Amino acid sequence: MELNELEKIRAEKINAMRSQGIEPYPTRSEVDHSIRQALDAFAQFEADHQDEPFSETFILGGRIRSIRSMGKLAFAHIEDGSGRIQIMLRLNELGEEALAQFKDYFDLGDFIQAGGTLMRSRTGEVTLLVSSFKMLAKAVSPLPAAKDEEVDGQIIRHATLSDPETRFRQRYADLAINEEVREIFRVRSAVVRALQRFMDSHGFIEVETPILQPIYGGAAAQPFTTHHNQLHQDLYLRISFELYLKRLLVGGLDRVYEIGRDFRNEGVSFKHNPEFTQLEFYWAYADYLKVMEFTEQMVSTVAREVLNTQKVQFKGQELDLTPPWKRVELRQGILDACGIDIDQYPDAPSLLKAMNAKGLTAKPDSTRGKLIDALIGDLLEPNFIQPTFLYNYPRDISPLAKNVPNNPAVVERFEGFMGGMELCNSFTELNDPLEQEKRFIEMGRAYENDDEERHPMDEDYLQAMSYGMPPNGGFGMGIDRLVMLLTNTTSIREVILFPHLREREEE
RNA sequence: GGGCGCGUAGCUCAAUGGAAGAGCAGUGGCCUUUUAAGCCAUUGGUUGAGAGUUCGAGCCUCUCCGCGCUCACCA
Repeated sequence: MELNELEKIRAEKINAMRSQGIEPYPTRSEVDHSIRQALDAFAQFEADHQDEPFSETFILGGRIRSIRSMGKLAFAHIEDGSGRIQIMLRLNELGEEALAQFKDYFDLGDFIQAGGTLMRSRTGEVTLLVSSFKMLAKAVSPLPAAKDEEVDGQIIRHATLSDPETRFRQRYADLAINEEVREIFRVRSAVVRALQRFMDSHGFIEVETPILQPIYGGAAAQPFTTHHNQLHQDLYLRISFELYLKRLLVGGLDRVYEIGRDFRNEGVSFKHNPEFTQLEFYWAYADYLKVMEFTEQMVSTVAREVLNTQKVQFKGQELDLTPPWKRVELRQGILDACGIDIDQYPDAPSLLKAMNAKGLTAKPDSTRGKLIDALIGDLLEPNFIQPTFLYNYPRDISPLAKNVPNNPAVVERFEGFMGGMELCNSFTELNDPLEQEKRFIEMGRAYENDDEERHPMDEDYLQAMSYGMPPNGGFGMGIDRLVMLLTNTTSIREVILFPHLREREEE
């Protein structure tokens, strides 16, 4: 470990401490209360016994976040996972040697244990009057923290650590410094718990299906590939859970869900990370209309339980998650947005011509479904700010979904949008094995010359369906995006603890 | 992958092609109720890496690395 100048100074302090018989990394601590507990106890005492001194003693532990040191007195703030408190070290209580030790050896970022009683300082802040303290863990590297600056009488507040590269590469430092970042991940954890509670309370069981898969499927995405050495077998990291979860319906598990990681070998953006967390569920005897209602209940319930409100701020706008959400039929939505009635253009060339006439462009050789998908992405998605369900999708981009009755070109599928982002995707699942096989073959033919879009046929999935699959509604939702919406963050990297970054080149 | 922008002290940022700076952090002093503590002094730089143009490059040119935005991609 190469030490810079600041680190060398701290390393020397470690040596100095050891030479005085002080262990900078002791094995045990005697911390007996969290900071929150101490603050609560003091507040309770004050409410009951006004103006009496509080004699109970507390031993608190935490990271030193600020130091204000005077000649015979020093203040500091320490912070643990529960909160922050000011401590006061005074010559009267500690004696010269101990106070000098604090001043000589303790820096910002060190973990300290401090014991004493609680009081209010002259300015009224609840303060631990320290009678004893010890180092719990010396920080060698200073946290990359900055303070604010005063220029021409104007206070300029710098973010403590704002460089995104440093924040994400050294997330531990980002978390240690920025309380609001810790809060995002508390919310994230609470969101996952609330989703599980919601699913459990509706009779679903949580299951785990393979991440390493011999055949990938259930979505249109490029997979990561890997290899099992002993078995001489190529494997893929899953791009969705769908095909395995529906096998479970065949097996008699009527309501299943999984929360876990998907891996897609594709572009990275503010809303795409190569690995991301998804909730998928499959619900026997339900269809996409039931799932639609279930979805708005689920998301609004989660928001209420986690944030105590169903109205969230996102990118300067208020999103109202209260059911029912707006419903837009896909054909009508596109007609309203650009005047094109997709039903009048049954094939790709005619639709493309109509789009070109409106000044809309698309990749050449797109299928009809791809063109419609492009229309959704360009014209509809950015404008779906309030929660909106878009429903009834073209069949050729939805090979696993069931037709709308008496309409072979359209399937029972919806996507949920809000804040201008796609949040979830759902359909009445196709459960006719012969039809499913036809669709796979169609897909294979449509993308015969397109390696990126061609997907392998999953014979075992067809075998499962052949035993009989109950009619069901399926659902998938990006948890990362949901957390973005609930925490008002604009990049998926903000809600993933260790987002993917390019590997740093060694010199 | 394409386009645009950025990379200077531990952190946040300055610096017409002409002597690399500030605030905070650090270090040494003074200071027993501070909280963005204060006052005095002071250390700290391969300006992302490499090459080129120039009498002279943080600044101009090229290559590379990384980050951001954006486009493409993403049933």
